[in-house]
Amino acid sequence: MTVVTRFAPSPTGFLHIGGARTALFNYLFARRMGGRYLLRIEDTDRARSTEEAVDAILDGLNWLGLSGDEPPVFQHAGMQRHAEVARELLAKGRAYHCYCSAEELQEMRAKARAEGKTALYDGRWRDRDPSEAPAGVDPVVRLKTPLEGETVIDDLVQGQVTVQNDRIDDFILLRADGTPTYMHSVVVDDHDMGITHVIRGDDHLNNAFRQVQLFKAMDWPVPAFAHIPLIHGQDGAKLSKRHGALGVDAYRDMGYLADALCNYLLRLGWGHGDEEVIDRARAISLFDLEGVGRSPSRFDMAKLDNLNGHYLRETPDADIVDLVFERLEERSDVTLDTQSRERITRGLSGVKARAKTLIDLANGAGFYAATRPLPMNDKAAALLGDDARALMRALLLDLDSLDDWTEDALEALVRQLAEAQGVKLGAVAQPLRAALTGSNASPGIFEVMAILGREEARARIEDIC
RNA sequence: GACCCCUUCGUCUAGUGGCCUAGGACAACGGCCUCUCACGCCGUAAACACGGGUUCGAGUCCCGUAGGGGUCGCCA
Repeated sequence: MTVVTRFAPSPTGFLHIGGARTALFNYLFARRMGGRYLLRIEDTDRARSTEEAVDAILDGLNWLGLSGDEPPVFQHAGMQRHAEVARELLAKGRAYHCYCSAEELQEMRAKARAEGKTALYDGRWRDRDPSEAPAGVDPVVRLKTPLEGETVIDDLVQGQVTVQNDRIDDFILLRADGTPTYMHSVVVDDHDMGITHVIRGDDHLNNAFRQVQLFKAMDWPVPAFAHIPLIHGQDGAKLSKRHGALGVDAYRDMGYLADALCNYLLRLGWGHGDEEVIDRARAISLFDLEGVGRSPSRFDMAKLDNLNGHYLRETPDADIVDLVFERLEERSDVTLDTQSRERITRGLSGVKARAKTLIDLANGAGFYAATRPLPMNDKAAALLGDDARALMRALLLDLDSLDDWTEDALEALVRQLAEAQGVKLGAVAQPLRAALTGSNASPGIFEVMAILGREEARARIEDIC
């Protein structure tokens, strides 16, 4: 049997971090099993679904490298089919019309809650003769679920979970306007799409019991379920928009790499021994549902930062330099021309070690393209006292007699100057750093000098003298 | 409230009855390296929620308690 998984987001907002992880797990499991990974947009609620949200979700998935193996299925396109299945159920006597009003339902709910029951609908139209139907009321279609016994799910993550059938009420398949509900569409589509493994957030665990009833009513094979725990915010509360349940595009904007984010998400709730850095290929070869934990985990930015820094350093400069240019283009204090782009390209590896995100990278490399005279940060300005400026003037003189403008030669020259002046290397290097970068922290100053070139380096030093 | 799920260092986790005086990673702290900041390296501190069982032996199995989470729509 070929494994078929699906990621089925509802297009009512962006692709959030939890959804991204669900998609990842579906993708990884399908790949690992040599199966297919599909996408389905759950837009049965036309009023709440937007095209922008669909684009944002598809965009996010694409960025993460989690596009489906086939074009996405739009659930609303199957409405006729869904209604047809409901009619079939009606014909077989497995479903029935219910004419309850909103008020009646309201009362039932209040009553059930007062009695401490979970099943809300009391089944009052279950065996009632259709002739009793009130005139002018469009009925909904409800599934006849078993009144006794229990439903068992052997969840691949949660283990065996059992629920008494009297806790499951006769849920709605078709709304009064004839459109299918999510609960109904999911089952029909999962069946029609040949889904073998339903991997989703455990907020759907309770739904699974109802859905199983529907599969059974249609005599369809029930897919395997794997309900993965939700991701929580730093404070342990459910991840909400206030706590970092941002769209994945927000993480892209914050300068995270898709590979790093996927690696982080993978390790959130899944582990393989002591391995921390796991790339896509390795993840595919290792991923299994047994390794997924059953407890919710908290989203930890610090660890994401660390991992992103790691991926930044591992990624070839050529693959990220354009991303750095992109971010620098938005800045008014830098001049991005052929020359400065080349400097940044050469200096990138030196800046990388100091960055966690692409933002850090752009900020750290910005000085290579800075427009003179350089703005100084406070600490840099403090480095440029009278003594320091005198040293810089002396350095300027020595520099003019240097033929070989290379990192090694420059270092030798500066060391010599420091010795001749009876000061420590830092006494020269720090003011020099301030002059050349406008900052008190930067890549090695001789590397910076070499990359800047004689003319630009000289000019920057003169600017502060 | 009812039902379902969960509970190992601050965080992510390893651990599937003896290999656990509980391992790794991030974060924290200290040190080394050093022209700064990083990177890297070395080291320190830090956890089996609690209480009962079962067993020769329990982080690992069972029960209870506490805490946390999820669900309870003609939303998905």
